[in-house]
Amino acid sequence: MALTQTAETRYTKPVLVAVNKPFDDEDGLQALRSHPLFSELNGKDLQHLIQQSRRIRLGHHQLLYRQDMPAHHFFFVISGRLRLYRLDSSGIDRTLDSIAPGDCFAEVMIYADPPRYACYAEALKSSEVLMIPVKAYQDMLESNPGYAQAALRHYAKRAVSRFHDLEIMTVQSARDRLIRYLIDLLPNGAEEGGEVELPLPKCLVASRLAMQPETFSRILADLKANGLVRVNRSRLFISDPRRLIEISQ
Amino acid sequence: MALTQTAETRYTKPVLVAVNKPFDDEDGLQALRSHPLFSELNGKDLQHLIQQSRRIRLGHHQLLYRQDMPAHHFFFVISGRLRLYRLDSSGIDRTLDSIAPGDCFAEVMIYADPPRYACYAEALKSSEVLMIPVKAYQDMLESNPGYAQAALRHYAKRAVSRFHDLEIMTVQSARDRLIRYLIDLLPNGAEEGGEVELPLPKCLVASRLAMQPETFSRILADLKANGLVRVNRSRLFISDPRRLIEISQ
DNA sequence: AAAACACTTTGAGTTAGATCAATTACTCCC
DNA sequence: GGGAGTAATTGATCTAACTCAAAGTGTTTT
Repeated sequence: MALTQTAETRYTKPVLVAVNKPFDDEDGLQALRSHPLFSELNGKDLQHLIQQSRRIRLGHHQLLYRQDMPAHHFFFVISGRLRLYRLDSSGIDRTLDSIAPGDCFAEVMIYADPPRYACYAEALKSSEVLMIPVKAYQDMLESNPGYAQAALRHYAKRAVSRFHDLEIMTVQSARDRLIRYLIDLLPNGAEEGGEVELPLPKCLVASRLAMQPETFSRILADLKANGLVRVNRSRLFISDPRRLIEISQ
Repeated sequence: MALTQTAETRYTKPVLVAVNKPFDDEDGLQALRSHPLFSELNGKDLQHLIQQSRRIRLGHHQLLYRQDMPAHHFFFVISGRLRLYRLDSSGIDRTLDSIAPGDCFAEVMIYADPPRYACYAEALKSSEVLMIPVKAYQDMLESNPGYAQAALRHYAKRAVSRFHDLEIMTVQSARDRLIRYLIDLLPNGAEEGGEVELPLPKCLVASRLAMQPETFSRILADLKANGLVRVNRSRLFISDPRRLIEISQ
């Protein structure tokens, strides 16, 4: 059964303030080119896609779209950082994902039917995103079936990564979920430890991991006291990941 | 960082007992044809794919594959039911998904690199699956780029559904997670209530929802006492979904 | 039909984590 | 640099959910 949205009539104004600024700076373009959904595109097709897209500036905490809104676009992050979250009827805000520059989001909307956003998206700080019409990408794919391979790889990867996120959430203890989350943030292969930057403010990491901010804080304090992590603002240094994993049983 | 599997050296024997029985019964074939990953295929391509596949019989509780095993095949369920789960170092068994006849699983392996199963798969009862070589499907897609559209739709849908599963797991209270789970089991549009069959034994639904079987039992007993569900073995009758949703705040 | 087994339920005691409340630390403005 | 606002921490309860234990139910086996 589809869960009908009962709350959330707060925002009545249109959400987006689109700035029709051309997307031509080298950095942003380069980042777009290296994304799997675009890397295979030839110059002309990419150019055409960009021409149909708009560049959006978002301020701190600005909402990009709301859950259940008809979805005609998907997005590529040029700069800044965003988060995806849901609100339930009692107004509780549950963080589902954070998005960094170079990432796409809501790109599943290309194949969604009906196309409605499954969550809210807001900027965590001043950000820029490229707003790509779903239709434009569909058309492009249709006339170039060869591009589908790259898209397939991307979607399969996305499904795996969501599966993995789900896996963490089946861990019962809050402490162990947090530890698993930290381990996953470590760059792949950093068995000998390393520094990690939380992609979200601590209170939102807590929400992402289905625990209270106070619980998050206490667990982290405890890990710190046991010499398992060193904390410096949102930067954590994990000296011995193996020991951390052992702790989490 | 990749979490290296520490436990789990129990099963040393090969898992599969493959039966090279031809896949030609009308029912199974019909179900396969209606799956998005195969529905677009013309008769010849489908036949070729099936020829390269093997039909596997699995007994109750029989293991199909183990997590971290190299993945050269993906699967289509002909009959029975399976579940996907993970084991962590302390041997705790966490259920991630259940698979019904007509479903595919491990199909993301077609694009995985390196191809390793992310979890265990076992039969919940006597089942039959079609074991399809990843390579065979890849080859088929490569020579028929037009088939990619259907696959893309499938993968996008899969990603959405995993996202949705994740969303449920960010709900903090066990009670509310269970309610959300039940609501999702209801056929889409059954606002007026309906009967639902649990796709897993109760103790495994509990594991799927990151709670103890005792907790599951008590919550269900409580819902029953409040007239919100009627319970008959693994069949639940939900008379008033709206009220159930209201309860869960 | 009885025994063995697996799953579920119920009870009692304990604890991890939520909640409420207060303090401290940052960050952003003016 | 001071004040407002937000995020993070810490302390003190309280409760939802876990744990352990036992009994009940249904299913398969012999």
